Formats: sequence, C-alpha cells, structure tokens
Amino acid sequence: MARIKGQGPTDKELAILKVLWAKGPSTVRQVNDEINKQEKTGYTTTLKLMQIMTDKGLLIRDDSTFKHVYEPAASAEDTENRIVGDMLDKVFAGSAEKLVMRALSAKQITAEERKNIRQILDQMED
Amino acid sequence: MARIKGQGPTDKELAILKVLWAKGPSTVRQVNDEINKQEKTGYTTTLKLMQIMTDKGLLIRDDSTFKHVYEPAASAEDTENRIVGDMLDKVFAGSAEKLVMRALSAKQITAEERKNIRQILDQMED
DNA sequence: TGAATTTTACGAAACGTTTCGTATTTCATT
DNA sequence: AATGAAATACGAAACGTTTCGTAAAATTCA
Repeated sequence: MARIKGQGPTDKELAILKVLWAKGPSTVRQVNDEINKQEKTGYTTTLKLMQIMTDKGLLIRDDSTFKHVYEPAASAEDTENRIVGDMLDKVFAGSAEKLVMRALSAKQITAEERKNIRQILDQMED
Repeated sequence: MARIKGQGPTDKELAILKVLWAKGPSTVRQVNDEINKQEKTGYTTTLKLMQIMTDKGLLIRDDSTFKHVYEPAASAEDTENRIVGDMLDKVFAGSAEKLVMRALSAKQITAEERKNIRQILDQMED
C-alpha cells in the first residue's frame, strides 16, 4: 500500500497535512472544521481523503477509539524538503542555485530575510 | 479556452516545454523524438498533449505549413518564477526565506554556488 | 432500552491528465 | 493523377484525484 511514485502530496493532501502539523493529532471532524475556514468541503470528502492518505502511508491512524485520530507520517520539515527536492530535479535540473535565484525574484524579500539567508550560508561554510 | 486556474504545467507538459525552450520552435515529431530519449512515448500521445497545451494557451502553434511548428507561449524564466511562486504560497505560506532554507538543505551546494547566491543578495541591497 | 446523533465504510460519479487506436488530411514520389 | 508515407484530428479508454450520497456501525442520552 505504500506510496510508490516519487510524487509529493497533492494540494488537498497538503492542506490536510498542514492542519495536522499545526494542530497535532486530530479527528476527521477537527481537520474538516479547520479546512472549512478556508474552503467549504463536505465531511465525507475529508474523511475519504484521509482514509486514502492513510492507505498511501501519508497519515497514521489510531482507530482504537470511536473517533479515529490521525497524525502525519512524516514531519513538515521532511515533507518540505522532499517537495523542494522534487521540484529541484524536475524544474531546475538539480541546481539549487537556480531555484534560490527564482525564489528570490519570485517574491520581494526584506532586508531582515536577506540577513537570515546570509547567516544560513555562513553556517554552511564549515 | 485560456487557462483559468493558477496551477502550473503538469509534469508531462513541463517536459514538452523544456524541449521547446532548449531546441526552439519545433514540430511534434522533433519534440517526441527528444522526449523518447528519456521515456518511450507514442507519437500521437505527444501530439495530443501539445494540442491541449495549445488550447490552454501554453503553446503557440504555427499551422501555416503542413508540419505545424510549436513554441512556448511563456519564457522559461516566467514559467519557473510562476512555479516557484505557486509553491511559495502553497507550501511555505509566502515565505521566500523558508523556501530558500529548504532549497539549501535539500541539496548539497558548493562553495561556488554559495558565493553566487551571496552576490545575488548583494545586488538586492540597493 | 431505544431513538437520535455522530462517525466510519463503501461505492460511484465528476473531473483532469495521459495514452493510444483509428480515421482523415496533407504531402512527396513516381 | 495514383500510390504510399507522414502528419493531424478525433474519440475513447485508463488512471488518479476529488467529491459526495447512502448505508452501516458506534456512541450518546433521554
């Protein structure tokens, strides 16, 4: 049942993961309520999605109680790294430099953010 | 017929665009030959895809001659910026800093690349 | 206990992408 | 012009995602 292809989570799957990362282990209702703050979605739709994500290995389900509790199988950090890594290969032929350039030009960043990025670069010099 | 949603090109669409960006305006056969160097794909499959991409506004077709010639409607630069911008919003809540951090940790980059990134940051200080 | 409520399970429809078979059109060669 | 080769057009199937209606199961509470 485990995920085979290298494709990352879909948009809807990512929305569910973000709720779980932010709120911690949650029931379908909790996730659906949260998602409905941004976009109206039927309860069974969210349920089905989370069941499929469990089959795929994206979520872990505790069904020892009536209201099943779900949590992400992977951390936000790992998942974000994976998504960025996929895009790196797919769009930029593996060049992190090109991706960074695009990220910087795609959105105006503040002097503060530039400073933080420099610090990260400094830390990598070792 | 123009594309409505903000979604970027799909994987296959991107593969076609990359060929056209690299090789310049091309026929379906030229694109299909190029794609088949990496993955076997039927000629009519590529044809259909390029026809749909034309409908979507991703490609521009010159059908004044027998062998239609296609070219991308947008530059690689614009498309890459768009893809990164979408990911920025979708995954990183608009934080370019977070995306850059992930890009740097997703792949080992060289001292040379770090230097180039610093130069980009320097240029933004004005 | 029994009725109402909440949750889960299941199946299928709607949608977009990708693939390809077949028919039609256009061109090149003789 | 006739034949064969190459290209395009068309339709539909296969696939995965997303949506939801309905049924079944579990829980709550009156």
